[in-house]
Amino acid sequence: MDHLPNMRLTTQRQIILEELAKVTSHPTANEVYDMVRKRLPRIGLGTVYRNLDLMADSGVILKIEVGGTQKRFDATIYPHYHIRCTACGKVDDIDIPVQLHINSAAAAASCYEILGHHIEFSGICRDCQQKKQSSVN
Amino acid sequence: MDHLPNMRLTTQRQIILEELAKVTSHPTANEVYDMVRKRLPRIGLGTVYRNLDLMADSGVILKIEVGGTQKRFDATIYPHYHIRCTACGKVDDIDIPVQLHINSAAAAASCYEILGHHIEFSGICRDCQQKKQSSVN
DNA sequence: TTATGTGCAAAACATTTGCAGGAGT
DNA sequence: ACTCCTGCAAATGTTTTGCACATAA
Repeated sequence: MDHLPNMRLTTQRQIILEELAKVTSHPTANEVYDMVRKRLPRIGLGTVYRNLDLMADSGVILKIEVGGTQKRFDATIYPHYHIRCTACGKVDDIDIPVQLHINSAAAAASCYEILGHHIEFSGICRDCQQKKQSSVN
Repeated sequence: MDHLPNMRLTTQRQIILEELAKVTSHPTANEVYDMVRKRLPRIGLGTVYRNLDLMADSGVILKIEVGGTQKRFDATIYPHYHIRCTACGKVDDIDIPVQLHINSAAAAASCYEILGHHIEFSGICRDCQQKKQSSVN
């Protein structure tokens, strides 16, 4: 999962990581691009993709593949789950104590060598609940 | 989740559903297209996409959004989880009795109105384990 | 008959890649 | 110097869409 060998410390890399660490949202590559571009106007989208993938491979950040069409990235790497608003597409962190037992349960129920799991909840976020509420009235 | 109003019973729809129900794999739209095309050579890929989406919206089939670049479809609609081989990309069903409690845990831990959840395990399938094994020897 | 659905091709997106020049070490 | 990295643009892969014709109801 991690091997940060000959990986140079470039300005682009630093700023991408800094900008990602600033937010608690789970931006898409394109959103990271927009954030970074304010400080590095000439950066290319390809560079953003390349570096996000590299950092995810090295375990420095998390690449989360949830519902929706785009991948999302997360500077928080301790184990946690996500919840996604089906109305606005927003992805939030969620801390719930499920964990652990379920990998061995999966190993018992399959012929797979289990590497990990990811839980994605879906629901309606508070903002969208309120919007629904007020549009009814 | 379901409203099958003026939804016509076309040959294309029937055959797409039949072919999807035949397999326990979780084919991508393109794989369904290939399967269906053997019986309906002139069907368009757009039709396959349109109908898979329609059927998923009506709750007749399941659209599963797991890791990887393509969406996958599943004619099995009772609640169950999936496991994905990180080596070959295959997605299998997996039946484990986690379920239920975790939605209320998520509701307690968030401001969301919880609609559901999906668990995706990742691992190495038996075939790929054996390939690894024999390439080492 | 008429609203819905289909085939086809083009468009829209998200992501990856080739390459010539640029920058860390 | 010598790689590795970047910006740019083009290519790729997946999904969606517009439109004229076809078809289930």
